[in-house]
Amino acid sequence: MSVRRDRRERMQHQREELRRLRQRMRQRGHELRRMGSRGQPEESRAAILHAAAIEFSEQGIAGARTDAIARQARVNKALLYYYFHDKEALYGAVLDDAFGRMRAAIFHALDSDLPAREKILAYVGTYFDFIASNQIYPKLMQREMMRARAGDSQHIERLVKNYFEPIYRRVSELLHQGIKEGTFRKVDPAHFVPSMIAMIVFYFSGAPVMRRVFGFDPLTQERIRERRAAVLDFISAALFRPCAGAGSGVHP
Amino acid sequence: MSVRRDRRERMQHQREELRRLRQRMRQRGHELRRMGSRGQPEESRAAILHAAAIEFSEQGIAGARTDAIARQARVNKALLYYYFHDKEALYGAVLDDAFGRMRAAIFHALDSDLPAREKILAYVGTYFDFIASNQIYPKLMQREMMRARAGDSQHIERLVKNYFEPIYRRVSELLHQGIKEGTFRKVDPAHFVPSMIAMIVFYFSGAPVMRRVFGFDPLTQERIRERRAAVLDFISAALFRPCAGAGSGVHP
DNA sequence: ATGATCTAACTAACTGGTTAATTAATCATG
DNA sequence: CATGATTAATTAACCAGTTAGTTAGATCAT
Repeated sequence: MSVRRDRRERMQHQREELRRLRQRMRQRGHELRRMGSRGQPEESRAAILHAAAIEFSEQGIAGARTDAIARQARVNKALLYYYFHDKEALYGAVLDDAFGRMRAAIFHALDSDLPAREKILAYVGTYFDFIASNQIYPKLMQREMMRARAGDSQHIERLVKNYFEPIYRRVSELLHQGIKEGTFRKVDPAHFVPSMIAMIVFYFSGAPVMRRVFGFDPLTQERIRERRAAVLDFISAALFRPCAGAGSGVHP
Repeated sequence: MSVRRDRRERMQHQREELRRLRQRMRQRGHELRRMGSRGQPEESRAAILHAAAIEFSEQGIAGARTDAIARQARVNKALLYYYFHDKEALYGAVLDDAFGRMRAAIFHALDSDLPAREKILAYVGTYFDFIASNQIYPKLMQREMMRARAGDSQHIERLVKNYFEPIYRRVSELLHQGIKEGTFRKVDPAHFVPSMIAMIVFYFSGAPVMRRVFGFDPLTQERIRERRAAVLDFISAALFRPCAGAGSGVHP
């Protein structure tokens, strides 16, 4: 009995708080479309997506709890199902959002008008920076890559078609171009591209373990800058024709 | 009713089959320790461990189903709890088994009496071969690395102490030695070692996606041999002093 | 008979998903 | 311009299926 009343009181209290919140927002001039009781459809959707991205990246689809996502998004669980049909679809939306941003960043670098040598460094650098400032992505990516088995993931096909394949094609072409020009060593894109991605992605997804192995945090600004240089150096050394140019243009 | 009888009949049939199996084994002279109803404690344990390794590597701890593990091991689910206290402990046992074998293989290479240049190639080659012939390990490893957050995984500390740290220390020393000798470029082990591991591990854990991107299976014997060469080439090019020796000793 | 090995059947808790109701902005109409 | 219908947004409470883990034995070499 008293529990029930407590709950109801809390509920009512929450309602009032929301009303005040809404008024403040209106005063601040937030654009208001059609409104529900809370009146923030876009904000709610975004909050769910953001909370879901974190939860999925940390726990995986199976480990992620829809309750936890809802709580983090400060939204009722049923709202997840209102906006995104089910858990799997929500996961799909998170992936599309993530890889969409990634593709945009990478294509920006690949569209630049640079010689092969500089362009591949721009690609690696951009990719690195993107991952570094969005550290849930490498986990999301590796989790999904590992799930791509038999009939497991319904998303892979789409992700490959929309994101991975187009990016791979462009980078592959770039490598061939550099090889033909004589700037690059004769490498096989089907091996070199995964190697580059591996070096960028693995460092961040493996950071928690590395912290314990090394005895220091590999994710400080300083260390990340260091890593960036190391990756570019590694790739330069492995890709560029040896004994040709002098400096490798590593330092951004 | 009929369902119940069917089940009982099947059960009885299974029992008889087991008895016959056991007799055959005794005739073949299998060493028999103390026996229970099935009389194969080691075999059962091993079967559970093996099934669990596969299930965990494919689904992760959260996604893994104990029922599925028991079914795969052809053993009753309760037996998992008889031998391994709970799901988490079973997972821990799988990890220890896996990383224990890995450490043994790698240490064998590192203990060899070779010059730095050849030894680092032996290390990479051995590691690669181990992963290539035990493709559940990279997934197990990456899954566990990603789990190493806050208070999440109870295993990381042990794994780092028993496996990762010792291996890292040895390889790190090897690199320093090569650098001092002048055989290697001046690389930072804290970046170079993860890069090597990344290239080896990522290829296998990412294979299902790459199959779709490339349009061919990256896990055929042929492709794996190719990959091996590519990794050794990549690392050689990035690590060895340029313009010094002639061949890189890549082909095993 | 005794203890190691093994199992069918069960349970308690969890979790994805549903439902019926509520709120408030907007729209239609007299 | 008031007001009742409509609709988007949102929630509390609930449900049904799943799953980790338990129990009360059964089997059998010694």
